[in-house]
Amino acid sequence: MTVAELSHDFRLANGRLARRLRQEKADNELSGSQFSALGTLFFYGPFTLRELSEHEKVTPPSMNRTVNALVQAGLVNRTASADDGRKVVLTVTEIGRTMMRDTRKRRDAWLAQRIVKFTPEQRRVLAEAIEIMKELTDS
Amino acid sequence: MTVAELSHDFRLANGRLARRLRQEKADNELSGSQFSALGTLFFYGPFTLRELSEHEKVTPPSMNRTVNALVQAGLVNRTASADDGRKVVLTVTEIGRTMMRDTRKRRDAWLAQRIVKFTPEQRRVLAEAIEIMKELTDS
DNA sequence: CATAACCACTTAGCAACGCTAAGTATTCCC
DNA sequence: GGGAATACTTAGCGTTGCTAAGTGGTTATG
Repeated sequence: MTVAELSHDFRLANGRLARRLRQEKADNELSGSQFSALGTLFFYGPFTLRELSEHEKVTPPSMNRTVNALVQAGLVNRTASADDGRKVVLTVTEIGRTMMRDTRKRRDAWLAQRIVKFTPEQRRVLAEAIEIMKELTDS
Repeated sequence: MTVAELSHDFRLANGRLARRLRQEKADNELSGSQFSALGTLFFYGPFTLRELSEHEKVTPPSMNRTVNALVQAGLVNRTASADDGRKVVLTVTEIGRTMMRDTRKRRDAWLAQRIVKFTPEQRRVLAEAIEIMKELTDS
């Protein structure tokens, strides 16, 4: 398989999988972007808006809108930065933490159900692929 | 790494990579969905609307709108099925074929530039990951 | 220290794309 | 022939990308 074919197939496979995963979202659940942002803040936060937008690979205005939804839902706090009045610091609220913990299992269940049936070798491949994907994302 | 962590990380990596790839799209190029649909028809077509929508993991109305854009751009032909008047058959036009061939290299260039620098082992992982992703997508 | 340049966030408005619900045309089946 | 099922289309909504432009805080400079 050539690099060109690999690139092409990988890009399309990634896109289709994203659409497939979207199909599994329950109606009352957070959207993919919202859940991703909340997860980033939960595991690696707190962040300023710009920092979060760079993590999530969207522009600050796009990030701002997603954050607005999370703040309105009471899952995230937006507080002014102490040392720089221009910045805002985003932290996950207690409700947000609870929501994150409760939702994760259910939310990842569709994938987990399938991954648990994989061979150890397949799981190893997947784990390494995640690292490659992160590397690509941050390059 | 547990299955739960693997699932979670993989889902988020998939979403973020999709956003990262979107950032690389040039203004005059086909969108990700359009390019994916055109590619499916090019390599595996012709298909009816429903068949294509199942391939692309979207609903028929969503697919229809994307196909409309491709038809309007002259890249795809929508013709009535001979054996069943309800169905339409979607085929790639000659312009569409040329466009596909010309665009592919440029479009996949961003990924290919990076993949070409990978070790053979990393490329092997990627190729296997693609198979796993397809399996997940179709399950 | 006044002012310009810069930076961070926000607001406003556009386009792409998912979806569901409902409409039309065709085919299938009794 | 007539009702149910199927395939596509239309209409309309919500989310999520984007760019351009506005607001206010900080930094650098004469």
